[in-house]
Amino acid sequence: MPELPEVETVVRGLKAVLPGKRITEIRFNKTDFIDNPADVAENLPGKRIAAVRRHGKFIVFDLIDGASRSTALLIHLGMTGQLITTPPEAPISPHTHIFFSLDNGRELRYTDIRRFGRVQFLPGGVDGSPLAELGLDALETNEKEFIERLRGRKARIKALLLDQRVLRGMGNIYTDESLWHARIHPARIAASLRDDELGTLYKAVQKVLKEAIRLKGSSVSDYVDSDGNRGEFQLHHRVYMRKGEKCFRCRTPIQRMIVAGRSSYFCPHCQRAPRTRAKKRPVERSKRL
DNA sequence: CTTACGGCCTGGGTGC
DNA sequence: TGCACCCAGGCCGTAA
Repeated sequence: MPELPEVETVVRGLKAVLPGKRITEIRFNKTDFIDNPADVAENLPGKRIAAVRRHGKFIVFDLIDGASRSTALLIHLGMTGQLITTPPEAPISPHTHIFFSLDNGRELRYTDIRRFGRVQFLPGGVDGSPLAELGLDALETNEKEFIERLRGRKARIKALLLDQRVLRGMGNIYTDESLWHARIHPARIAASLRDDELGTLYKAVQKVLKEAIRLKGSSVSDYVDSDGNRGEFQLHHRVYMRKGEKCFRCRTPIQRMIVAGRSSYFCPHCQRAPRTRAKKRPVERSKRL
């Protein structure tokens, strides 16, 4: 599942080979995950890739044409999206849906089993695009901004970390891993966290994301980088998908519960549950008094 | 405005 | 062998 570290790894791989190359031809298989396929088909051929960069979990291709007009192509990998550069004669993996021919004789392919990914051509560049709605980059923000963004919020901390309008880049894996490192229960209300706890969380997020990038991401389902290689951070997960296994700190079995509509893994000993509001007293109970 | 939640998209894995 | 069902992340509509 591509989150910030996986997208960063893919982008680093693409940065090494794509800038300066021209897209000579584009071919599709299925197109239902593309915002406006005709737009993409019409506008991409002939464009030169000026830059490739990551914006949260989005990949941005900055494009220029002969008249130096700036446009962009936005790709979100969803859950199972892959962007791989390959020789055109290489065997085609199942579920490959976009083929970008490049002027150096190579091919860039988009493969996506579930097609939860999204592709969009931005004729006016990134202004006013979905990118404008996103919050602070989880990796580029500082501790002060991070704390201010979360302080006083009434939502559960996990929901806020996952909300791309608050913080961009975090997904289910890195949220759970960061909360475990910071010893914060996923269902805690953000407003109940002291500034020092938010500071600890900030440091945990940075540590987890940086280590995951160093190991080229987590290959839990079918994630691979732009050269088709798997990451290794899944071997370092402390809680994610470890229900029933022992906590690395205290040996307590890891639990799983749904928080913010997502499977959430945590250590019930290291990450204390928030005080639950007292249950409404049943009517029968008052009769007994 | 903020928050919570359910449903939808798709197809691989699982369990019977 | 087949098949029903669960689940993943983002997004959207609805309700409080």
